[in-house]
Amino acid sequence: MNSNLNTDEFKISYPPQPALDRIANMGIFDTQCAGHQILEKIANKWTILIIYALTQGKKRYSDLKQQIVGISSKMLIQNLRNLERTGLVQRYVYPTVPPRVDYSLTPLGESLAEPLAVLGEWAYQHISDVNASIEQYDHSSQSGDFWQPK
Amino acid sequence: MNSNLNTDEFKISYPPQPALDRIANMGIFDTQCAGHQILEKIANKWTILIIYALTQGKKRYSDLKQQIVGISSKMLIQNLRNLERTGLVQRYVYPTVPPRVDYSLTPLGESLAEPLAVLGEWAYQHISDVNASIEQYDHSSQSGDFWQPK
DNA sequence: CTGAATCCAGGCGGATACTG
DNA sequence: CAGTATCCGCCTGGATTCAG
Repeated sequence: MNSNLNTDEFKISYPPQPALDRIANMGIFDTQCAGHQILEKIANKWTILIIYALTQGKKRYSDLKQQIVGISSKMLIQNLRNLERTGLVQRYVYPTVPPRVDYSLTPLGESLAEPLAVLGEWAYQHISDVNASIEQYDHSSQSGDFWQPK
Repeated sequence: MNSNLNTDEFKISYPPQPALDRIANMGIFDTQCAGHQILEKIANKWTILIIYALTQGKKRYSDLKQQIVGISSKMLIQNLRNLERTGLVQRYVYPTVPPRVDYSLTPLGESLAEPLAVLGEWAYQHISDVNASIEQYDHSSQSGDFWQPK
């Protein structure tokens, strides 16, 4: 039986080595630093959804508006402009008589898609956990004065 | 932990597979769905910074306020309450005469730390790219393409 | 020290109407 | 179809003050 080498191997092969250690040494806690500014731009509700949608390929303005349920034309165009400005999204304009505009991810945008997808996946995997916590929190509203063990 | 796990199970449980494909099949584009609501909560500027700070261990209120440069006491306590409600952060209160409160990540919060760290790392690695794109965008919009944002 | 309460400006975001 | 402009309520977020 060669079951003697399992745990060590897992630890080596499993890890996205913690990015936490690298993050710790970055000045990301300073609101003025560039990294923080960028993080603020991409950690946005509509931005994430637009990136998600565009990972499926280039799409027209109306397609995006239809897919992203609840977004207004104002927010859509505003965020698309922002994403174009930061270099995450490319804008193609066809000079046809019925105007047609396609939006697609740049290579930079594609490199961001995967991290954002992981984040979205986390949200989906922990829906029940979060909802349970919220329900418990709201139920015991006043009694949170001291720590209750799990 | 079960002792009868084989290596194959571990391999399939840690997929380097793109999360994009899995995201595509989730109804995340619907603003009403639960996953989207959660994503909206965690994809927040201060939330991310607080999670980062707490990955270094439990910290006091004043420590957090000092480390996260630029945050006001209102935003700090507001986001801490939100994180506590969603089950990402735990709050310890010492019944001492000078009040002391420690905040720390729950296991759920720790599971979110790594994805958020990846996101923060991306921001740092692409500072120059984003800045270059912004500069070019602002410069070229002057040269009369069609419409110029203020 | 850890908040709560209040005021207030600015931005987010929706609705609507309009253009080319 | 792909936006643009305007009005406007609401929330975010900072500053200040006060309380336990």
